[in-house]
This record gives sequence, structure tokens and C-alpha cells, in this order.
Amino acid sequence: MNIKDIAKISGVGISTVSRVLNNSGVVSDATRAKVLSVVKQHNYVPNSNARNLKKTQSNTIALMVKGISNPFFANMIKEVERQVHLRGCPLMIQQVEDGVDEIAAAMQLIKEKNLYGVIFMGGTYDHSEEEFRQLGVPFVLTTITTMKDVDPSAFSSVSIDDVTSAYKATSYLISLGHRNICFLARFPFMVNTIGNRRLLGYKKALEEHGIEYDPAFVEDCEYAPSFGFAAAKRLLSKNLGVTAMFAASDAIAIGAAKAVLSSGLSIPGDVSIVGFDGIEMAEYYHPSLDTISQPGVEMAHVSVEILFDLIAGETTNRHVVFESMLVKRGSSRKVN
Amino acid sequence: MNIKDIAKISGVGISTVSRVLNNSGVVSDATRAKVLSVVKQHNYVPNSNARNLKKTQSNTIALMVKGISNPFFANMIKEVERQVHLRGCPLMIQQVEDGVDEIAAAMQLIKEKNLYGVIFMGGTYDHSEEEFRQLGVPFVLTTITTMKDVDPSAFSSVSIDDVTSAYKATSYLISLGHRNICFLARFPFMVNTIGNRRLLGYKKALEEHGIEYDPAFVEDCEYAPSFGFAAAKRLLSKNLGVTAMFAASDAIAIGAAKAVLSSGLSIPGDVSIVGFDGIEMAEYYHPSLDTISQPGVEMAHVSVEILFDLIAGETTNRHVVFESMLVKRGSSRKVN
DNA sequence: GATGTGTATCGAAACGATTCGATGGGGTCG
DNA sequence: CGACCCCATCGAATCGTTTCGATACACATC
Repeated sequence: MNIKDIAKISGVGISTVSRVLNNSGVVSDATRAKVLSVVKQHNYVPNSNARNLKKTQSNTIALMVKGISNPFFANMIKEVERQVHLRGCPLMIQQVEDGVDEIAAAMQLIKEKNLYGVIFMGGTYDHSEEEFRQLGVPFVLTTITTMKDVDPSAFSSVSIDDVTSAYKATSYLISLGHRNICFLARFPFMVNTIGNRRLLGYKKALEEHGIEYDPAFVEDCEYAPSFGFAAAKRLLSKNLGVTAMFAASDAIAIGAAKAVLSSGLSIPGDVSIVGFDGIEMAEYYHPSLDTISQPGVEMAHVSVEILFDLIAGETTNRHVVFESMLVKRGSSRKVN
Repeated sequence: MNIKDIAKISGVGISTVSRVLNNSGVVSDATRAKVLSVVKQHNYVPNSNARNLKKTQSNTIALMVKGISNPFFANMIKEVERQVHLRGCPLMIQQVEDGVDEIAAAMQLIKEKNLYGVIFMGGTYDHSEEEFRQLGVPFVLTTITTMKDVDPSAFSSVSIDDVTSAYKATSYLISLGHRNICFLARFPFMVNTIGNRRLLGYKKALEEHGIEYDPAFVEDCEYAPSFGFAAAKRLLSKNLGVTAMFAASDAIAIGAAKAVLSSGLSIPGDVSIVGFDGIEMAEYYHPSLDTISQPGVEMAHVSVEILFDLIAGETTNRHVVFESMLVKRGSSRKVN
């Protein structure tokens, strides 16, 4: 069942059916009604391969993401899907493994599928302006840090201020009287990753309060509970007199909390903990975890909005920086 | 840059380039090498819209899923993406909201995109054999229950035995001496949902041990911590003398645990808890939650395997039922 | 030298949509 | 009544592939 069949059955020309389906050009009401009824009756759906071929443009949006199963991302992905779907576009998801060139992978998809637009989510991008430009389709970077010194006019982005957020968390712990505060995050062999930016905020807070920075208090760990658990174990075994932990994700915090609790220490009695992200599980952990919460759903929503603005012809790139929020629950306490 | 350009530059015919790219037909080694070098040099990627149009068949796989952000699903989705990608196919993800007809939604995508295959994940399907057949492309139902009495030869599936799994959990609690065991799950206004099937197992265990089933011990709640929390609160306020809770998901269990702990009761001291799914967070909860664990990654993997077997021409449908596993950690204890 | 066989290659048609230039049949105006 | 216009509609060309029937050449066979 193709457009030709519909045309024949409706007793009109091919192009008339096309105009009805695309609401383009003029069609008399009678003809429109006739065609639509035939379309509905035969359950006709236009073939998008043919349409995309002719228009050399598809309506597919691609999402390139690092780590689908990360609960913070999972939540954002859900909203991205919802918003994209709401605009009548299909969503393609591709996971970018460590070590693959995200832009090159996207480039391939773009050529292959004539993509409508791309959202990149998570990670650190080591790409030049030129590489971004070569994409040739609208795109948005969401919760992504860039390594090269790229002119911001070359891309749109949605993020929070990682330095300030980490500063906020660390300052909070300091204000409660803590001096021996450790920091858990992932530090790959690169500059300007999320972990490194949050480290900056952590250091800044220490410095401002006259606490000397000691690398022994910082542990490298992936953004998952098992790694947080192991890192916190290592930390505790150093006997540094740690009274507080700041984790760069709630998942890490949950693992670290487990390490603390299973060592017979209490939270927040012996050790205070602050996480990062604001995932639902952190609230239902016991004790409820304090955290730096990112408005993930809004960030996803705005990412899609910006993308579709660009698709609609908007030419200036936007950079939306959301405010993170310190959520105080039950996992930190004041010390002498 | 299209196939015609490549042909011209290589000094060969269009069809020769096509044959080289598809490894079909005979091409002399010299010609093949020449063409491939030109392709690489110009970064040529064939346009899949044109290819799909001609072949009236694309290589895109679609995943129709209920609730992307559910941590158990998120994990499976990750593996599905990995496996599909490994086979060189793009993955399209569509979230099916409550109340929309999943098959109809898939049908539309199939016609539109000439899909290669579809994986349905999660939920309860109220569809007839005829409806499944009309899809016209290979598909697999993963962790899905069907309402209509559908001949199993009409579809392939990957699942666990929900009745037996719930029976296992409940029996375990009974074996520890519990009599007042409640059950938390989602019971929509339908038969044979996951919740209802697990309820069956719960009832069966009670019955076998001479414990009378009391609806007051069963609470309806969605598969998320906040709902588990609320449901457990309601349950506790009934003063039924509950000593154990069985939750139909770890997310529910975590919320329920929070309700118990924040009421001043201890786990497993006053209340034992068993969850379902085996998500990572359950292990790192404190206390670590006992759970019925489903091998999500394997289930995802096998789903993709079955799908590609069907695509490759396999004609008999398979039904793989995985074994769930009772994982004992620290959230239940023996009572007198 | 006519015939047959096999190998490497070619080009035209087709897939199902969009779009643009062309057409035909009223109606209006002078 | 002819000139003109406008509205509704039509069909051919096109997008970039795949594929099938045709071709061209070399070599062996009788």
C-alpha cells in the first residue's frame, strides 16, 4: 500500500495525496476529506525511507550517550524520549563506549540516516570547533565538558556549574565543622572531566577555609555503588580520621555509605556524607542522603527544546546553565 | 558524495561499487581494492534511506519499552543496545505510555521504517494471535505477560516464572517462621499482569503452609520507591502485626524499607524484607536487601539472539524461561 | 572459424515519496 | 464574447541505492 494506491482509490493524483498528507499547497475540502478517509480506511502510513530520500532529510533524532543505565542519565533519557516523541520524531539511541570518538560515530549516523538532529549526553569531549562544525546538523551537548578550548559559539549546551556545585557541597560540610573531608570521583587521564571540575570546587572550598589540600583524601572511582564501596573502604583503611565524605554521584555515595555502615561506623554519627545528582534512591536510602541535586528532567527538556529551535532555523547557540541545589536530608551532622 | 561519484572516481560502474560494498557477486581483487580505497579516501557512507527504500527493508531494530528509567529495565536496555550495535544495526527506542496500544505503535513504526525487528519489553499485552501476526516482522516479548490466551507458537519470549519466583520468596519468609507476611505490587484492573502472577505465587505459598490469605496484607503500589514507601506506611498503620514484607520490585522494597526504618522499627529485627529484580542498589542498601534476582543482562542478550535468529530465517518461535535466584543478604531473619 | 563457457563488468529500471512546471475549467471584467 | 486569472489538480523528474538482464572479452573445444 503506497501513495500511488491511495491516489488511485481516492480518484485523485499522486501529488494531491502528498499535499493532503503534508498540509502543503491548496486542496479543496472535499478532496482532502476523501483522501483522508481512504488513508484511514486502509491504515496507510507513508514510507519514511522514500520521504527521507527525496527530502535528503529525515526526522530522526539521535541520542549519543555514555552509560544508559546510570540512573541519573536513565531519567534524562526518559524525558528526552518523551519530548522527542511528543514532537512526532523517532529517537535513535547509541551508547558510546569508552575510547570511541563520539563525534565520528555521530557523523557516520548523520550521513547514513540524514539525521534531523543529535543530542550528546555525558562525558568529556576532546574535539575542535572544526569537528563540531563538520557535523552539519543541529546538536546539543548535555552535561558534557569539553577539553579543547572551543569557542562557545560553535555549540549549544545544557549543564550545571560543576565547580560551584562541588564548592557548595564542600563548604556545607566545612560549615558543619568538618576538616577531614574526602572526595570520591572519577579522574581519567584527562583534564577538565566532570570529576576534575568538581575537584576544583572541592579544593577551592578547602582553600578558602584554610584547610590544606591532601591528595590522600581523594579517591578515584567510577560512578557506581560497587566502586564507591571499594573506594571508601580504601579510604577508611588509611586511618586519616575522616569525618565527612563528598561523592561525585549518589551512586558512589550509596556505595560509600555501605562501606561506612558495614565498618560499624554510623551515618551521620561518625561520618557525614553528601552525594551528587539527586536520584530518587538517594532519598530512600537510610539514612536519606544529602546531595547536590541536578534538575535532570528540566535539563533534558531544555536540551530537546534547544535542539528543535536550532532545527527550526535558530542560528545562535545557547548555553543554559542550571542551578544545582544542596538538598539537606539526614546524612550529615554538625561536629564540635 | 554518492555511489555515482564513487563509481566515477574509481573508474568503474555503479553496480560494481554496490557489489564491493555489499560483498555480493564477483569483483576482481584489483577493482575491489581500488573502490575501497576511494571509499575510504572520501569518507563515503552509503545512504541508508536509499538502500532501505530499494530493499524495502531496513536494518533498524526497535525497542518498545514501558518505563525506560526503571533501573532493572535500564540495565537490560543497555545490554540490548550493546548487542544490537555489535551486529551493526541501529536501535530505535520508543517508550509506550500507559494506555497506548503497543502493537499498534510498533505497527506504525514498522510500516514507516521497514523495521528489521522489534523487541517488546515489560508490561502486559492484551493482543490476539492475529494482531501479533500482522506485525509482519520478527519480534520478541521480553518480561511480558499476555492477557489473551495466545497460542505460544505465535511469538517468541524471554521471561522468568513469576509465579514460582514469588512462591520461592514467600516460602522463604514462611520457613523463617513468619506468618504475617504482606505483599506489595501493582495490580492494575487486568488479569495476568506481573503483579497478579506474583500474587498467585504468594498465595500458593501461604496456602501450602496453612496460612490464610488476607487481602488486608496486600497493597497496590507502582514499581518505584516513593510508592513502596507510601504503601508500607499504609500497611504499618493498620497494626496487623506484620513481621515480613515481600515487594514485587527492589525499588518498592527500598521505599518500604525506608517506611519501616523511619517508623523506628528495625530491619530485619522487627520486619524482614524481600525484594524482587536484583538491582545493584538493593545490594548496597543498608541493610543489604534480600531479593529474587532476575538475570537481566542475560535475558537482554538472549532476546537479541532470538530476534536475530528469527531475522536470519529461523521459523520456530522460542520461549526461554530463566531461573530466578533467591539472594539472601541481610534483610530477613528467623523468628520464633 | 564457428561455437560454447565463464568471468568481470555495465546500465537501466525500480523502490515510494516530494515538488515544480503545466493544465484545465470556471468566473470576472471590459 | 474574448482576455485574463485563479483555483484545484495532475504527472514527470528526482532523491541514492540494489539488482537483473545484457554485454564484452578471453580462452578452450571441435
